[in-house]
This record gives sequence, C-alpha cells and structure tokens, in this order.
Amino acid sequence: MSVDDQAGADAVEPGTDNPVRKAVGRPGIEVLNRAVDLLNAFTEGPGSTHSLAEIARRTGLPKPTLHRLLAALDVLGLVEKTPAGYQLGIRLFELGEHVPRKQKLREAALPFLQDLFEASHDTVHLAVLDGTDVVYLERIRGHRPINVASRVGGRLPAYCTGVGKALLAFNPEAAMKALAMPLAARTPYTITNHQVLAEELTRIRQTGLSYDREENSIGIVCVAAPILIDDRAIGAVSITCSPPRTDVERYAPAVKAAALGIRRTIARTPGLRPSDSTRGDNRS
Amino acid sequence: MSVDDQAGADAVEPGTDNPVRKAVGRPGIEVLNRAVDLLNAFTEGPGSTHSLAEIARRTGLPKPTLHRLLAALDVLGLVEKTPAGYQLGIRLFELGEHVPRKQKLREAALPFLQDLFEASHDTVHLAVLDGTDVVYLERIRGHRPINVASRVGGRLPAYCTGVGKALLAFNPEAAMKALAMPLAARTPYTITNHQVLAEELTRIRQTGLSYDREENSIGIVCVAAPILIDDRAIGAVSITCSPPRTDVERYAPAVKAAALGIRRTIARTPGLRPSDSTRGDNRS
DNA sequence: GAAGGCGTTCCGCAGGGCGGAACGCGGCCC
DNA sequence: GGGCCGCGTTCCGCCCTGCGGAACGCCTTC
Repeated sequence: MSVDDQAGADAVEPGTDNPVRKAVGRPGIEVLNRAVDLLNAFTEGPGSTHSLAEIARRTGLPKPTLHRLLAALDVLGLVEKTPAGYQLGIRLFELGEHVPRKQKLREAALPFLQDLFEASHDTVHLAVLDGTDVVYLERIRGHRPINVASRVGGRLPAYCTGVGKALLAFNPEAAMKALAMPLAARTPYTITNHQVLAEELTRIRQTGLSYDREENSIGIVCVAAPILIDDRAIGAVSITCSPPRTDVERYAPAVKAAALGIRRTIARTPGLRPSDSTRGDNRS
Repeated sequence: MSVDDQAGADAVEPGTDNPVRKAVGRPGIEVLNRAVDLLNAFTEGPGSTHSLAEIARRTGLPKPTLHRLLAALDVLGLVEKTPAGYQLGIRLFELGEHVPRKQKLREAALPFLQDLFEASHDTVHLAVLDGTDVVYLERIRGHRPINVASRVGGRLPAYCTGVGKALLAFNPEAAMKALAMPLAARTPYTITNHQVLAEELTRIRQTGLSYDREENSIGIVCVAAPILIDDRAIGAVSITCSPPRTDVERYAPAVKAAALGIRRTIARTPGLRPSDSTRGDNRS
C-alpha cells in the first residue's frame, strides 16, 4: 500500500486505456487473444478479484462470451472462481516460475544483488526487456520509505527508467521501436525528445552506465548497468535512492561491477544464451 | 498415468491418446485446452526450450496446428521464439506475480519463514493446495545439501507430503477426492491405504501437526502445520531435514507457532479471506 | 411494484480454426 | 553425388465450434 498510489498508479499508456481497446482486428487466434485480454484485465488497475460484470466492462467483451471463457479458464486453473468473484489462478504462478528468462537470470544474479544491497542499503532492482517495456524480476529493499513505483512482475516503459535505458542501449531493435513511438512526459524531467533519447543511449553505450534522474517519478533517482552477453543486454541491475542523497554516482562502480559479476556467472553456466526473442509483434 | 487406465476411455479419437494424456473429450473451449496443454508441456520433463517437433511429440498435436498456436502465443508474449526453439514467455511470469493466492500469503508469511529458518537452519517451505496437489510458493534453504524434491512453483501430490497432508486435513472436499484416487507408493513408507490415510488426517486434525516420514522421498522427513482461516487450511508451512537428525519433532512447536503467526497477520489484513476456489473440476 | 444490476442458460448462424498434403531446407549416410 | 529423413512452414477447402443477442431468475434499491 505504501507503494504505488502516488506514483500515479499508472494505467500504462494512453493508447490502450479506454475500456474497449484492442483485441479486434488482431492477427492470431481470436479466442486466445480474448482469453489473454481477459487475464490482462487482472494485472491492470487496482484489486485482484473481479466480478464477471466488471471484467466485461474492462475488456468490452459480451457477458455470455466471458462466462464461457472464464468457465474454461477455471477448469484449466488459470483463473479461480471464488464467492467474491474471479481471480488469477495458481497455475499461472506455476507456469511463471518456469519461465527461463526469469529463472536463470534471477538465480545467477541473486547473490550479486544481495551484495549490492549490503553495500548500499538502498533499493536494488533486476529487470529484463519485453518489447519496449521493462519487466522487474527482483527487488531487494530495506526499510527506507522510498516509494518506488516498481513491483516484482511489474512493467514500466523502458525510455523513462534507468534499467530501461540501459537495456535499450544494447538492444538495437527495441531501441528503434522506442525511438519511433511517442514519449509521454511522466515528470518534468522525462526525456520526451527522440533526439535527446538517442544521444542518451549513445552515451550509455559508451560508459556502460545509465542514470534515471527523476524521469519516471519525482523523488526517485538511480544508476543502472546492463548485463551484457555477446554485446546485447539480457538484463540490467540498478540501485535506486531519493535525490537528497544525490550522489547515486558513487554507487556507479558497484553497480557496474555487479553487472559484470552476473555476466561472468552466466557465461560459466550454459543455457541462457539465446536471449533474444523475436516477439512476433514486429508488425507494429 | 495412475488414473485413467481403468476408466476404459475408449470412445475418443485416436492420435492424441497414447504418448500424451488428456485434452480430448474435455469440456471447455478446445483451443484453450490445447493452448494450455502446450504450455504445460514446458513444465514437465527436463529442459526449458523445445523445438516445434518436440512439442508435437509431447502433446500429440499436429504440427500445423501447433505452428499456428505457437505463433499466436508468441505475439501474446506467453511464449517466446528463440533461434534454439520455443520457451515460456516473460508475460507468464508477470501474470504469475499477480496471482493473489500466492501474492498475499507469501507476503504475510515471509518474515515468519525467515524466523523459522534462523531458528533451524533447515529447509523451510510454504505451500498451498490445488486440487489434490500441493504447489510450493516459497522455499528457504541453507547450505546443507539436502536433496529436496521440491522447487518453487513445483507441484507434488498432497497425500505423500507433510504440507500436503496438513492441507488435506483441513480441506474436506479435497480430502474426499484424495481418498478416492489410487495412492501410488513413492517410497516403501508412502501411505498407500485409504483407511490409513483417513486416520492420519484425523490425527492431524486433532494435533494441528503433520509429519512426513520419508513418504515422498527417502532421506527426507518433515513437520508441517496448516495455516487456518475459518477452519480451512489456506496454506501450510514446514521444516524439512534428513532423518539422521530424526528429531524433527522438536521443531514442531516452532512450526506451529509460525503458522499461527501467519494466520494472525492475515486475519489483520483484509482481502485474503475467500480462500476456497471451487476449481471447476468437481465433475470427477 | 418498478427498475436496474447481476450471473446464467439457450440456440441457430457462420466465421474461424482445423489438419492432411505438399514444399523447401539442411544434415546425414551410402 | 543421390537418397533419405526430420525439420519448419504454407496452402486451402471442409466443417466444427465458438459466438452473442435474447431471455430468465435472482437479488438489492428506491
């Protein structure tokens, strides 16, 4: 509760927010698209248990259709029907724990994240890229009441976060996409100009370090470093603190060292390598 | 494997029966059933990246169909196509992190699990029930080389584990189901007799404690206690160790206390209450 | 008693998912 | 080299299956 309220409780991006949105002229299998839209409805906005009617409102799907879908998903364990409504089912958690991108990176990174935390006692993050968004895999935080907008399993646009820019800098295709979409101002400091963002990415590419100076959320600054395998960032680490202690810079070496350590651990373990998903959506 | 042999299950079509199981005469939406079977193929057996051909073998689905399904799931982010094959996608992890059964229980339990670990330095588990299986939500383990068969996000039959029996004892419907299915012997000590299991559950109901004495795995014993809300177990905690140090019993009070502590924390936080999913499959 | 919101069921229409067949490719073995 | 096998991918016409408007029974609210 202490967390996300003032961060704007972001309803991700303006393109997808109106109650009807997507799911219509899409490629792929219609039923699947709808089913996943349904599931996504649980990850957006507040609350975790919803009535059929509310899901109908959120997704814009007709009630009989939803009824059928929910019943099917319930049997499959992806959704659970409780007296209070529907919620995401345990089997989703099971499946999620078997996602290799998460599993292996996290495992390799955890000791280094711990070290970073010990050294700084500030919030430490591990994230990966998905499309032009960042997904947080892990967070270690202490008792300091920093209101980080992040959450494990949460998603934020890459262009306005430390880890995000580090990831973009070493993922050309994703960077292209990000540079081709509108950059909404989340704070007065958000980079909203494509030219500026491009330069920032170049700088990051040169230094191997990425800074977020209240670009996503007022009161939050951080340093991040990419975890590079074959010159591509498969993940990124960061330390976050509040700007009174503006000297995030002094953490830069530690963050960079942690990223390198993780890289080495991974290089030693086979199996994580083919890190780049093509992620079908190159159509957009 | 243990299940369907006696049912005859003849009338269904050929092609999908043998190398795989289910997915044929099922209720629900066919495409969804297939898609989820496809995803499940990634959580069974070794390896996390599979070729289309291999998935075809595992699921028994025709290749063109799989091709179409995988492409659709790729766009949705539930699956990722890499040069080496397909793997589960990051969005599954995202969804999994939003599962309330997991999210809230884990959050409430974590400090108590830590305490248990500090006190014992043996492996600590947190699990919930799904059907007649147990799903592990969290595990804290030290450096002792105990080969626990568990894994976070893993699944085991309830009747042969400490947490499982604790959960069954306080979930009548699930217990009924478990008592109606064949109990395979996983070790010489596994309870395979329904009568014996029923008595064991009664004992657990009286004492509030459940023991696993190498019933699931040789070399593994544990004590477990249910986390009770309104006389139903919404989860269970356990401490596991190897039988040379047979005195798991001395951990019993600590485990029980932890369970009570978690219960109290949850009772104070609203929102976790409606814990019983009906989980569609009451058909069986 | 009317009005609105909810979850649920029914059923006839047609659009979408199906999968056998066929193709191009690369590795392997004579 | 030629033949073979297994792989991923594309095509296309048949037919099955998912679709959703309409209608119902049950609540609470005014």
